[in-house]
Amino acid sequence: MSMLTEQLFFEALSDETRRRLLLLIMKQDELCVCELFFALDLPQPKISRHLAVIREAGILATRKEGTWVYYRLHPQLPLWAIKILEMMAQGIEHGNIYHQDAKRLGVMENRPSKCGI
Amino acid sequence: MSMLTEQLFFEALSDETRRRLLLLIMKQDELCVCELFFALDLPQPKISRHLAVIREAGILATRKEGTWVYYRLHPQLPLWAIKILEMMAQGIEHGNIYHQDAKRLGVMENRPSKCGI
DNA sequence: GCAATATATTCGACATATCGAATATATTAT
DNA sequence: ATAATATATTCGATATGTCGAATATATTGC
Repeated sequence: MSMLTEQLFFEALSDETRRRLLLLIMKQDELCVCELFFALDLPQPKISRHLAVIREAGILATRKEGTWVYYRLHPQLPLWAIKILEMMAQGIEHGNIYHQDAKRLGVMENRPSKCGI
Repeated sequence: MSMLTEQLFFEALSDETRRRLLLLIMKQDELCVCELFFALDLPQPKISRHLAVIREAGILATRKEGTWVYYRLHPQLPLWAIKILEMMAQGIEHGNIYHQDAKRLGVMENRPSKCGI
């Protein structure tokens, strides 16, 4: 269910939307679906489907809190996988798209993570 | 033609045959097509097609010597890409398939790289 | 119970990827 | 020129991936 295989790992990284999700989650440690689809400015079902791919690859773990589902890097991610994600972030983050995602997230109002529960 | 884009880079890594090719080439610095399809024990056209994908992504460069075409890592590969390939090799190389590839290459006779030209 | 919100899933259409088989090209040697 | 070898490409079949649209599920508050 959550064991990381090399094939699913690299397949997960082969899609730009999924890389955008991963980068944003890595920057913020933890984000919920509504923050992610707001930041990426894409339909919620699309985001949910892509998150499922990354989660089923064993890269992301989830935490449920009420109706919200928070996504973060899987705590048992092997070191080589973490390093690859870090290098990906480093090689990628100068792209406009990724900056815009972070920017949109920055101006989002009513973020659940920001309101104490 | 050979400028590396993030999308093509990660697409190239999303296929197991291409990862096998990359790993073997990285280990040996430089290999020609006949060594590669012998080592992977796969049809030559399949290997040529996959090599073309990796080459067109900007990850591999070629050197032609007579009828042989030698593939190696592209000399201008950015650092983040090199690091990712190294981490991939580290995380992956314990798999059986990759060992068998190296083993088959080890027992190959009449390797062009081994005979002085 | 009902309405509202957050997330996930299904479906069918369409695009893209991969494959084996056959063929083309290019180089070398005779 | 012909044959032999190394590599690349084309073709059609099949599989896989992605998408928008609609719908389902699950939780919370009233």
